[in-house]
Amino acid sequence: MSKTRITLKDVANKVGVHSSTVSRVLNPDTRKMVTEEIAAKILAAVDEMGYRPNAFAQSLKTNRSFTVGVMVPDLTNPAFAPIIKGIDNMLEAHGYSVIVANTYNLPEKQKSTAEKFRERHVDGLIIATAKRKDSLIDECRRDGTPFVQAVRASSDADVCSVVSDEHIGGNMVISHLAQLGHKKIAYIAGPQFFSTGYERYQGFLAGMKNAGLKADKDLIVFCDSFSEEEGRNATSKLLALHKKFTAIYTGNDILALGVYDELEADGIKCGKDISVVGFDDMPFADKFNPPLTTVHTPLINVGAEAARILLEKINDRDIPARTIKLKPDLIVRSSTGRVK
Amino acid sequence: MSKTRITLKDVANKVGVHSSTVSRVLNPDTRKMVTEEIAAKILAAVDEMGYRPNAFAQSLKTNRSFTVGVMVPDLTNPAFAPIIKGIDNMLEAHGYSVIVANTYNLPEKQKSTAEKFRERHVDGLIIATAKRKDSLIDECRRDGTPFVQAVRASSDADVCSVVSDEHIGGNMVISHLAQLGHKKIAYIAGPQFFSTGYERYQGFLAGMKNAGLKADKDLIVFCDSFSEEEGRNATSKLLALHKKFTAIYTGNDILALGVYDELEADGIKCGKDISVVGFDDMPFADKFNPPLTTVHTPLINVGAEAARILLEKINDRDIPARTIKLKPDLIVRSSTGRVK
DNA sequence: GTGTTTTATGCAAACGATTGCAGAAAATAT
DNA sequence: ATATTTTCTGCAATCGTTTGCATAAAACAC
Repeated sequence: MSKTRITLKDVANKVGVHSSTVSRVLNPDTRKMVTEEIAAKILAAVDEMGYRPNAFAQSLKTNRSFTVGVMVPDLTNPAFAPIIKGIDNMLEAHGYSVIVANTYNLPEKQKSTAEKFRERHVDGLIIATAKRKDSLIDECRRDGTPFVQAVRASSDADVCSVVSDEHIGGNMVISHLAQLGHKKIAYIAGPQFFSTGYERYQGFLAGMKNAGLKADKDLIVFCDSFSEEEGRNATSKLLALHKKFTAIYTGNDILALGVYDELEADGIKCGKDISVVGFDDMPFADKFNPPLTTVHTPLINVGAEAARILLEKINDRDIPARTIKLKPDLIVRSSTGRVK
Repeated sequence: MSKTRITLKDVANKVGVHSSTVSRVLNPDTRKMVTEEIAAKILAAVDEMGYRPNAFAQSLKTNRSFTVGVMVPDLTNPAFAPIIKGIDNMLEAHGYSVIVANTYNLPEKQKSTAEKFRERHVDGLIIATAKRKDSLIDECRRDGTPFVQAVRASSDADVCSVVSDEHIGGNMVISHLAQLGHKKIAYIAGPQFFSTGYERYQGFLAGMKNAGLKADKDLIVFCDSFSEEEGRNATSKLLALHKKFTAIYTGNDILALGVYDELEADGIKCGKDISVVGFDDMPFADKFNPPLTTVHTPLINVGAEAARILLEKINDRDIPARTIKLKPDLIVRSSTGRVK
């Protein structure tokens, strides 16, 4: 890049010591092996000459890259930007850089991304893309790369993951709706092969039970993806049943937007005729029409916590597996109202 | 990472050739220097043994990392995710990985990020954070790293950048408002030290002139940042003038959300009493209440085009500087209506 | 003062790949 | 058949850093 690179040897020559001594001064772990007098001279020369270590040479020797690969389904899904921000803030503070890749929920893309990260010898992975049962997790375990799952967990027990507590979320929602007098509550579930889809559905069931309400199988629709279109289709199906329900709870906010679309098209007043609750509190959910009642999951914290655990795991591969479930909050806006 | 790494030497031993021959076979540029017979044997062995080059060793020798550093102000600003997605799609297809960093519009952070990218020997930079006059640009020019600006351009003429055509955007907005009968149009400008703030303001002025309308200096407010709060404060100032205006055009959609907040608080009907136009068509602008009329800037294309130019510049540092202005579109929704 | 232990520094091998150069073999020209 | 040119492959230096080992010097013990 720059035409004349300053190397360890240049600094050593200037101070009149050997390059290994310069290396020892610059490494905090070996700093004590050199006298204060020589160390001061070296540090002054490093500063004056603008010496910067060659990261490639360091990595070749140490087999460490100080990068972390982060796999997300799609960066333009607003839930993921805060997660990456949380990850970046934590890792950057520890000298790591974040390499981001989109997999678009395509298995082949996920596989080739993992391969690329492997070739780059990332020091660790944060995986936000895995299915509950996913060969990627097995692969990562086999090849020994430290990794943590974020947002989506796998069904394997001995993997580190950071998720929102979907059960608490479900309880909050159903409790809120019950207090508003809702008894017939429909649920639009995300794909069951993702833990977010599955666990939020389980949370819905548990919440209904805890509220002493009966979950009606007819009022539950399973979607193939977390998309607005699927949310709309599911709502259409629910309405076509001509079966009484006064509220719809969805597996995420994007699905809820699809509900909004269908209700509007059918002249049904959201929040008045039918209440709607989403999940995630994605950015700008408060700007929707009507502002969406939703479960706020602390996405920045999910990211930061995942990064924290990964750092721990990089430093000690044998830390016990854990799943950290962060407590969500219910944010009540005007998409929910009393039963008429 | 994996316990037993397969090296070039291992492959060479297996085939009975020298490691330099293996290297030559694997490099498309030197592939022709080896006979087909030996090459076939080598490729078979590479496949069978699962050989993968050590990226650090390659980079140490070639001084190439096949990474690109991307600097954004804040990943949670929804305009930036599509840009990065566009960048990643283009670069990934050419064997590069994207290292993302947030600078939060802090000069010190921007400086240390650039430093970190330099240490990592990124092959190039995409800068989405620079002010119109920014020392970062001078530094990058000095140190010779290929770079391209995206979204925000600098006032220097000999820098490559990809932006939306803010003038065309301004013309479209004012023309649209004029057709709806608006003559008194207020403008809330973003910070003038960013090209987005400055050029969109110039576009407003030019659009007014082209429509034969007189821009009233009192109806122009300059904000210190592109934030919802600043948009709201600016609207408050405009209303406190008690001067007749029937429309507000803002430098971006986030400012427009602040306008919405203030209008709602004052019982003013957006789209009926006062029309509002934003800029960017950020994700979910169509879900706002009311759906926002805005200038759609093709953000994914901005990212992809910036990446394309950067690849070109990495391959040939002497390509002529150019500013590419992508044509925006006006998206009319219900935040604008006829003058009453 | 002599012997033993501790501290400080230099040496050079290693990490794994690339590539210029040299020499041998093959192809071409006379 | 001999001379010249082209092609192919191996050798080893290089990239810049880290770190185990060896040795010399300093500190400590008797």
